[in-house]
Amino acid sequence: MAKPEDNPKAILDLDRMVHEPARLAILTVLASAKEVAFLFLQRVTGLNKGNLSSHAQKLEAAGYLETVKAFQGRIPVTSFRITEEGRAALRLYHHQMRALLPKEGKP
Amino acid sequence: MAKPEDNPKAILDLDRMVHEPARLAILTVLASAKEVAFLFLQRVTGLNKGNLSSHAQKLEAAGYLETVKAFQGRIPVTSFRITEEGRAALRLYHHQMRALLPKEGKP
DNA sequence: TGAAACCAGTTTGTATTGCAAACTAGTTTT
DNA sequence: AAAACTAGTTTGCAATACAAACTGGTTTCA
Repeated sequence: MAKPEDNPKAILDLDRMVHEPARLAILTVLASAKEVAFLFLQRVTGLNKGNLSSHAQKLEAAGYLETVKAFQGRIPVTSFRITEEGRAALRLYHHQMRALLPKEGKP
Repeated sequence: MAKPEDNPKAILDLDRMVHEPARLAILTVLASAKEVAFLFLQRVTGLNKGNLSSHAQKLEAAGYLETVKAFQGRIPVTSFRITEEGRAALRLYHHQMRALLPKEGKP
């Protein structure tokens, strides 16, 4: 059976855009909802605004999410949606990572 | 049942010393053997010497591996072993990461 | 025998990050 | 109309990660 140590090079192929913990947290949340507001995302991830803002911008530049700017009454609200590309990247990441973990219950 | 998106903050608790792909590759290989030579490690991970050297030094500083310097005939050979601390950190990482992945075969 | 090529690994310089503090722009409160 | 608050962005700095250049020694071969 294939063990992770059989092909450690695969580890280096992980998509760093997804692998970075802050962004993985963001994508994980986005994957579970249609659209997520900035402040909600901030609260559930525990990121501060600056980091959330800049990581979101990187994910957007990578095409993994899109930003929706709107107003609720007169106050501005920014929300995010994961794109199909982002969802695919996250799925691929999950696959790769799963392949890399040893089977449950190994010594 | 607990889904990863229930607690995205946990993602930020991943041990970055282990999480970084080059180091994860190194630890993964070390975990499967008693002692591993520098050049062998370089070949199986695909890292260049510089990066392998510096990542190994970081892992050593973190207490996750130890370096063994020896001679084979008259040429110097550097080898590494994972420490118990390193093994524990890797196991913890596996646990955390597994908890974070969605169940296999989800839409 | 001595210059050239090679081996094993380290150090160095640079470019990219990730992070938090400071800032912007506007709104509500008092 | 000042003060305080809201929502988010930008900036500056510190910590990476990476590859190229280097070190110290060994073997080859002319």
